[in-house]
Amino acid sequence: MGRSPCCEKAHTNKGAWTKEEDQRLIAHIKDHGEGCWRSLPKAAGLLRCGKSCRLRWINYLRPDLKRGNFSDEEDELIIKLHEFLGNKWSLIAGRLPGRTDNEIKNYWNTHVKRKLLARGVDPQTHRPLNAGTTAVQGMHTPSSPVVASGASPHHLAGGSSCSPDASGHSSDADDSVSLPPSLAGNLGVGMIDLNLSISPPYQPPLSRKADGVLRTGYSERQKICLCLNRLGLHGGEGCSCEIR
DNA sequence: AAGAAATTCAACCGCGACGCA
DNA sequence: ATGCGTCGCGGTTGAATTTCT
Repeated sequence: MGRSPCCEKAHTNKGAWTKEEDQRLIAHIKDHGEGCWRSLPKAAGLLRCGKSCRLRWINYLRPDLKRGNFSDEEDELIIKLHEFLGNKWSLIAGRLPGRTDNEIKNYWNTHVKRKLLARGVDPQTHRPLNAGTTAVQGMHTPSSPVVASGASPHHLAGGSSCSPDASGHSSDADDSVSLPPSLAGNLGVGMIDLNLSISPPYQPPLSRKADGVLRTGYSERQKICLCLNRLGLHGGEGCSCEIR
């Protein structure tokens, strides 16, 4: 049994994308917006699986991608965020405008890990390598992730200000993000700005719903607020969100 | 100059989460 | 409540490129 394949593999190209395929994909998304990746290849005249199209667009073709080397500031931010979030690359990417989760993941594995090891820091636990079992006071370890109370990691994902997360997945009304005071202190909230919004110009994806109308991928139920400059409760101090 | 080894990074795969009927 | 279809994420792979011997 098992799940059905995401696409008709027998008739799809694999491997590196050609310039022509890129152009077709760009042109199609320009005209129709993102959304319904499954049907996109056919509509765009591409012999690719929808997943492959999505990945190519997100990781390579999106117009707001920065590309190029990571700055020292970005390095340190990645390390800090990884200390807090663990291998939640999409969440980390949400804090680095113009960077993709795949890019950050690769960068982590090829550069940052090595950098931390050279500093004598375990890249997984962020503890000193020779510290043995001595706990570093208050230091969080990704192996036992501390998630903001009432929020799954998905809910921390970016989205335009006051918008639900960019994954297009829904969140329940009580999914506001808050941190226990002790955790907030230990994380150095204040040292790093944990505003989890994605900066413009990236727009939420458009998708055609069953009724044929083109909408963003967000449902009406998505009322999570990410407009805070600091983490806090939806509707609370600092929340300028109009959705109630 | 040539081959081997190491590194980089685009792309693939499998699974879990979510939306909808 | 349930099942199906789709999306997005994280881990992994492997071809291309760079560095070393």
